[in-house]
Amino acid sequence: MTDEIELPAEVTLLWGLRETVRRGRKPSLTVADITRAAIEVADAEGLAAVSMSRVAAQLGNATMALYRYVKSKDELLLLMSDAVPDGPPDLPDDVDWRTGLTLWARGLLGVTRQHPWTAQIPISGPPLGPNSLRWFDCALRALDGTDLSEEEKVGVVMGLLTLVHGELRLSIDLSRSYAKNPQAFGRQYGMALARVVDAQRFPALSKVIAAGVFETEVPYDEEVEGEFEFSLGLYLDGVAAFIERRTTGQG
Amino acid sequence: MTDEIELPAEVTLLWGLRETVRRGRKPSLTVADITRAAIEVADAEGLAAVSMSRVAAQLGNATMALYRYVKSKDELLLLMSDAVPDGPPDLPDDVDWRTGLTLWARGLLGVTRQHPWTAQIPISGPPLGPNSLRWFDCALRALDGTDLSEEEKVGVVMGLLTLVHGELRLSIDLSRSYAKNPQAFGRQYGMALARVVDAQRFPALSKVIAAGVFETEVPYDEEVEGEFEFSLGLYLDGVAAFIERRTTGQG
DNA sequence: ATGTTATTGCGTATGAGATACGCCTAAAAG
DNA sequence: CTTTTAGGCGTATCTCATACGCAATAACAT
Repeated sequence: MTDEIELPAEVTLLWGLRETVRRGRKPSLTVADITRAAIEVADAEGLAAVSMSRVAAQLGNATMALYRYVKSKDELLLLMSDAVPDGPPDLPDDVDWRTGLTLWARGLLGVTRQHPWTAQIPISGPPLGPNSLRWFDCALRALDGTDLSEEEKVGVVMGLLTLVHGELRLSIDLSRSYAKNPQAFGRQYGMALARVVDAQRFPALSKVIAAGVFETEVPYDEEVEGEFEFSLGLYLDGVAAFIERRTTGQG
Repeated sequence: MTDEIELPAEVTLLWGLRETVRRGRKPSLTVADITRAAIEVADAEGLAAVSMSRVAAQLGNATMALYRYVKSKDELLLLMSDAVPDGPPDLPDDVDWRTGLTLWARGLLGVTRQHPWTAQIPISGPPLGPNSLRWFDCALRALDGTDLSEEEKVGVVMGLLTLVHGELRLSIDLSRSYAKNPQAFGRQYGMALARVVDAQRFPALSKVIAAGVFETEVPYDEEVEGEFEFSLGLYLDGVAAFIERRTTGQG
């Protein structure tokens, strides 16, 4: 089979199809080793600390050794982002779609909470790695019992993925800056706003500020969590309405 | 007034409150000039091309001159991300919330389409700049006629912002990689998936592939646009249901 | 006027990081 | 045991962000 020839570079990388090992010196590393080391560094010191030399050091190798396994740092990042979401939750076969998607979304949220840097990696293409696709499949399976067309299922899942991703990115970026400077949130934030926002130019915002919405002393994490559940709920309500329409409309 | 002393650095920067100009050499630049130049560079050559020296060159100054106006590149990025979304759309006073939010979301989408790099700038804190707050205010105003509490309005808007942001980031990252390598999408993508995905391990995904969902020849932009409208619609349906509940439940 | 002082403009230097190139070594094939 | 092929990695280059310090300049004080 000369099939592999046509497969894009990303795919062969992500699925470990770059085995041409015949003769020559034996490799002392594997792509998986490198990926694991990079993830260790990112977990411990943040994505910014992931440099080729730092990762190499983690493995006890020289910087340039890595380039025998990975064409560029971008490839490494791609590997990292597929390697991290280890596996989607196991949904019981008979869950209703809403419970399924909720578990799925929470699972994704949880995974990313443990490796916050994933949200910072720029997405370089449609999902192609084994883990990403497993997650994708899992969400689609949750919609199996519904009357949606395959295309509509994809749409729903993409929207949800987008929402979760956006939420993650936002909340992670925010908690990073929160960690640096907690006073910038909560009361302090409200006060700074109040100083700068006038009722003429920002009528609606002023009302919100006046209502004290920004002066909560709720721990930040809980607030984010609440936000997430809230918008997830809204989105799923929308999905419910859509499914309803589909079902009664053409069932 | 010694008020300003307490204002965080970001705020004084974004609102142009760093005027201490008394004696000494006259500044030949302004923060606004620098921001504008940086945006020109980003528009023309992408965010990656925005380096301090490139921006300085754009202005005909030396690299280090910029540091008199901006503490770091991060500050410059912050300025850029507030400066770009020029102003929110003018919503008629009597629009219903759904139309208002739809216009708002489309407006935000449009602005970002013209400056795709905005989605790549890491968010470093809650919205504080004049333009960001104007947009925030605009969305809140759209919800003015509803029975939601101020806090709920904020929740709805944050969720929507998250969705739009996530959508943008996704679609922009994707179209970047699409531009580089169009074959990786559409038919080619479907084929690569088909090669690698087996029905045992990816039951739901296989069905989707079999249904030919990934083999459309729809121009990519339209597809993204459609995706966006679809998930926006879902989310707003959710909001509608929520408002409904609030209104009948406690009205 | 003239020196004083606060500020800006910017050259130079440092250190980090990605990555091309090519030499050397080791393993497999003949 | 020689040839072939692939991995390990030192060295070198280029790009950046940014610290530091000196020189130019404009308001102010005398």
